[in-house]
Amino acid sequence: MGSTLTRKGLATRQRIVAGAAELFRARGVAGTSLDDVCEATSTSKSQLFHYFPDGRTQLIAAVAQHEADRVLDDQRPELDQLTSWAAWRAWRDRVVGRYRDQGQSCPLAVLTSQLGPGSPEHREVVVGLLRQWQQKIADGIRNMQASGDVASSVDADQHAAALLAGIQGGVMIMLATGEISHLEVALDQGIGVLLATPAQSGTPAQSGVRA
Amino acid sequence: MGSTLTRKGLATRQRIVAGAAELFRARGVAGTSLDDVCEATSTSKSQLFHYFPDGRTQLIAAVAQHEADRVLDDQRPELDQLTSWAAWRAWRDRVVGRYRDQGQSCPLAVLTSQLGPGSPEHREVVVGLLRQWQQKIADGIRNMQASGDVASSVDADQHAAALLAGIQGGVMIMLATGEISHLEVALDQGIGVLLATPAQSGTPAQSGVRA
DNA sequence: TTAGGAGTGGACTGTCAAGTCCATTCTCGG
DNA sequence: CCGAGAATGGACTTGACAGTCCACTCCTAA
Repeated sequence: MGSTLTRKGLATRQRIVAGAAELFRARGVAGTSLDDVCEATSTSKSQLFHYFPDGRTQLIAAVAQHEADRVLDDQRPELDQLTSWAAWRAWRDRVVGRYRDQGQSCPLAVLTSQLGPGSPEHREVVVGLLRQWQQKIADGIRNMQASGDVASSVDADQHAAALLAGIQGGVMIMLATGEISHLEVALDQGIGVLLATPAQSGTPAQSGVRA
Repeated sequence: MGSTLTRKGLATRQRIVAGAAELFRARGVAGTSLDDVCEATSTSKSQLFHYFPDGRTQLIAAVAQHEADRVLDDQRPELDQLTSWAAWRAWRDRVVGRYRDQGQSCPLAVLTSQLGPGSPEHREVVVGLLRQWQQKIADGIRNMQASGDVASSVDADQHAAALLAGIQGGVMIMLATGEISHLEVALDQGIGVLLATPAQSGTPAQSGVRA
């Protein structure tokens, strides 16, 4: 029963998810039919329902998970090593660069959107992603506190939350307007706030950030 | 020409838009059919197409405009009078309060979302709203600069952009998670950055933007 | 080699929603 | 009060799309 998936079968399943993800990004979830997915991935309806017995809903969930994974992966390794101002800058640049390249399509946004009320599963995926993301940022702030580059009085979680909100808003605005400047400014300011923090009393940050 | 609309007709049109807006907020655009709108507003298909000859698309556009107007209206009068720190706080509280009351439904988000790629008209509405919103905030910052409460070296537009991004992101996260804390933190930090600005004299650790 | 199950193709069906049409009723200026 | 045009009702057409079904092929393990 169940997980009897041949290597070939797994490849097909993968192909379907990847293809569907691309279509969702390009034309939106609502604007993509299962037939579209079949055509784009060179599969047939029966295959689709073979791998996703619950149909559309299940496919969307799978794509959501797939896309959510990608979001953090695309920020690595920088996101995991926010241990110096240079690293923060590198991360900032990576985030901006990634969204610039991606243009009008944020995998996350595409999914959060179309999943209005209802669909608790999908929401969970998004919530999990946001939580992890914020956690990574907070960890980065704590790194800086440990090394004395940021005052220990700073609330890492709150700053991480604000920074994450700025990123999300920046992306959202980019999707609507095509301008990436909001994202840049939000990141710069979110990091800048940390930078401006009087580091301890000991070393007034001679940080190697290109200021 | 054009306005061959009886008083009664106008009322009906209004009723349709308001009812559709409510449904969109509650169940999403994609999850709402024209029949749903008809039923909810006690109208018939022919009426719907009488007032919106271009059908669904045009209705959505009308609702988008309707909702966009609401967004700024709901922040008034505070948004128009950001002339003291107390005023900024009042505005902040109003924004937070409004979204808290509204729960899981942001008119703007609902529309930005479901209108993936395509639909240039809808996008324009959103872009216009964002532009106005940011403008209002920037004006507020300039007020504070004029009164010497914020350093004149601060770039009002950039700070307004960052603050707006924070708000948008905070709202987006609230929609996904149900938590309003991100919105609060984003607002607090965005305003806090201004507050921290030493009035007058050039500032040592300028927040944000390195160049 | 040979079953049995995984993988695949593609036609078919039922449903639902967008948009059309025409007959009927109401509004309002003259 | 009267007629032109607005407002309304609701059945009808059309098309698209999710999901089903069955015949068929291919892999693989015993």
